Amino acid sequence: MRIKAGNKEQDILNSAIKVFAEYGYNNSKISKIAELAGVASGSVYLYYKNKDDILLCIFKNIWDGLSSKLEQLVKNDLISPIDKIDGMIDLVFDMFANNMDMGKIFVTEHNNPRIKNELNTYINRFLNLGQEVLKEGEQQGLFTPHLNYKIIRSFIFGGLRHLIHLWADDQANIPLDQIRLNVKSLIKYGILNKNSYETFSTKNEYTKIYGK
Amino acid sequence: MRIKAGNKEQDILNSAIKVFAEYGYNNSKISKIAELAGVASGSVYLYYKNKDDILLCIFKNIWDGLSSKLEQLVKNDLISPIDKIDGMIDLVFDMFANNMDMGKIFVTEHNNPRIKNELNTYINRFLNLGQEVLKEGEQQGLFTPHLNYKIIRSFIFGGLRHLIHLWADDQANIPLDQIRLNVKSLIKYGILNKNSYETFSTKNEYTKIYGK
DNA sequence: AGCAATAATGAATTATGGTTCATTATTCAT
DNA sequence: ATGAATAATGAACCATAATTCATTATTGCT
Repeated sequence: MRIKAGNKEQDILNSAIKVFAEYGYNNSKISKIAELAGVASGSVYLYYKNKDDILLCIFKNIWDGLSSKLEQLVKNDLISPIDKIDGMIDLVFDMFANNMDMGKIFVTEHNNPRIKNELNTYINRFLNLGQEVLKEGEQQGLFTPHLNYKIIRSFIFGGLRHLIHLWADDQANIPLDQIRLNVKSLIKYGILNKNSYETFSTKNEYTKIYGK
Repeated sequence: MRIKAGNKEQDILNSAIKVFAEYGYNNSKISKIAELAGVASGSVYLYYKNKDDILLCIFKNIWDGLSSKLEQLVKNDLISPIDKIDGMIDLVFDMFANNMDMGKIFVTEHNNPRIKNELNTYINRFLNLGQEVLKEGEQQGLFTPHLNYKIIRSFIFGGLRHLIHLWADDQANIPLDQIRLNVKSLIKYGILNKNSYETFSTKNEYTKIYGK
């Protein structure tokens, strides 16, 4: 009997993360992934069903990690929803700050139709947890009741995704901590400064049409 | 001498928009585009250099249209920056509300590495105009001076992109007008309601680190 | 009508790269 | 040490689909 040597499964996955991040899924070759992992191209198929399967596995890792951390945060009753929002954003940023390649893949392959269905399962778990926080804040009277938080969660998600992509593409250009703080501030306070806020927010702009 | 009949160039482009939107760029076949346009597959190459060129042409149309409209809005001195923000968001939503296929392509192929460089030229023109509005609002004291508007513009861009995608994917699920209003509100006022705002916004949370 | 000149065709070519599988290598139990 | 069992290989296979180009069709001109 023969036992598998080393950890080829993980090697291949790590290699795929690098290759997908650099070339994008569709321009990545199995042969390149195998080469970088130090295995023969055929060996890839001992560990993964096919190319799609590798990508899906990468995403599963990303989202399972994020969701389980978020779950702990959400469940903690000692933290206010406001701080939970901050924590949630930190969670996402930390994930990708330490792993730029994942950030790139996260962004560019997020919509890949080949893995769409399975991927949505993973992501929805995360988004639902996030929406819970928003809901909680609303119920405690901390967040405005005028917003539809199903929409807001997606807006925030998309905004973060895009910023992470820009950052991952050109790390030197915008410090991640700056991005992080700006996002937190925008979400909480908006862009109007206090004076303008007094002037405008009380107008009859909030109506049923906001969808609540 | 022979003159080209009909408008095959436009037919091919329209057909490509439909096909790319349905299958995604990489899973779209030239033969399918040609078939839908009612021409032979070889004819596509009379009008476009190659497949990439078609995609690029679609994006050029999207962004040139958006930018020239935005330019008019930005140049209008009678409109307050606050209303310009609203107008800008309306611009983007209107563009895609009337053209779901474009919305899908906009979202899914935005990061396609094959056209990355040229595409960025088009988009930056639009983003720079948007940033001008934010800057103008800041200078007039309407928008908070604590934010880095280069970051904010990208956050908003990414958020819109993602919402348009969700909407285009499942039109019935979220009415576009509801999305539009929620986004406008979040950007201006944030999610904290007024009471919370009083409580939190004056804390020493705004520091140099915001990057201004 | 006859003839350039260009448009249009679509079968054949070509390139690519995912996947398979006959072959070889390695490991472990006896 | 031997051989059964599984790991690993990578060249060959195959499917796909972008692109080309020899051929045919159409148009306007004289």
